[in-house]
Amino acid sequence: MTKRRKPPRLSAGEMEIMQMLWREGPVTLSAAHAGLGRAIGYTTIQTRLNRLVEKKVVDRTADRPARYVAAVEPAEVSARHLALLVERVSGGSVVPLVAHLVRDWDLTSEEIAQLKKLIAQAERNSKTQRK
Amino acid sequence: MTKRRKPPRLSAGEMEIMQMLWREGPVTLSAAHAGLGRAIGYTTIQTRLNRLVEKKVVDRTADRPARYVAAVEPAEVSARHLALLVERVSGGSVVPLVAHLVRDWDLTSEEIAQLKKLIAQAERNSKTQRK
DNA sequence: TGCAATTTATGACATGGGTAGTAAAATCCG
DNA sequence: CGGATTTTACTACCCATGTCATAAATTGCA
Repeated sequence: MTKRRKPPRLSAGEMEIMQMLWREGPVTLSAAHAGLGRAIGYTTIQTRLNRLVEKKVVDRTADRPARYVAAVEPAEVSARHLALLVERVSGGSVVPLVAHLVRDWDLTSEEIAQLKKLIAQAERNSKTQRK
Repeated sequence: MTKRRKPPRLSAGEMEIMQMLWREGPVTLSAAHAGLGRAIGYTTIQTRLNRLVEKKVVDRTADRPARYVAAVEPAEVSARHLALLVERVSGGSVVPLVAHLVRDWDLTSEEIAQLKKLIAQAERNSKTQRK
């Protein structure tokens, strides 16, 4: 398992790009521009992608129309953002955050069922392989 | 119920200030400086507080050593951040986010119990006052 | 081959936020 | 009262990010 240094915090705009990359896979600049799906300058995308490359969260292939490809997993970035948020919103504690989530979002009964399953799962895990 | 326009997105550094204000209550500038609990310039705090005031998320009293006080609730700001995050991390869906949370954090059994309670609560609510 | 289209490299400018210095104004106190 | 201290206003600078234009390099194709 190659150890990967944690990706830096990404801004909202950077996430916009990353999400496009995760969705579209390796894309050329023009594909990226099109894939963004909104009015934005071609060179704007270029600049943003290049900056992401500098940050090592995106790779650029060497072949001719160069292709940009995400170099970090969505999960890694999410985890990072989550950690930040948990810290910020509830001082490091998960429960209040989830409380917010279940309170403020109208969850469907399927979602609630899924959540129950998640919790049950976590419960089982904590029992078996107690940390 | 006074309608309050939603607070703007606050940066990490701004949250640092807000959390201090929520924790300490109305504070003078010097109290704020002390309350931050880390080495930082006095006028830096001043500038940051003033910018927060401009953004209407902090109020400043008119009396002589002016007191700064949070003008928005933690919950409002959290909700905003959460909405952003839910959007970014899981495309608007809550469940994957909670999945991350319970998977990546080592929850204590009390926490798990609390989560169960939360979910049960949400379940009851969805049953009674169905949206 | 040679021109047009595409791709890439640079440069530029604005805004927001973090940091802080300087100086003016107000207040405190001997 | 008048100097010392505190508070406040104002200014400045830097970096990250979002935006894009211009121009150079490369490629495709007639």
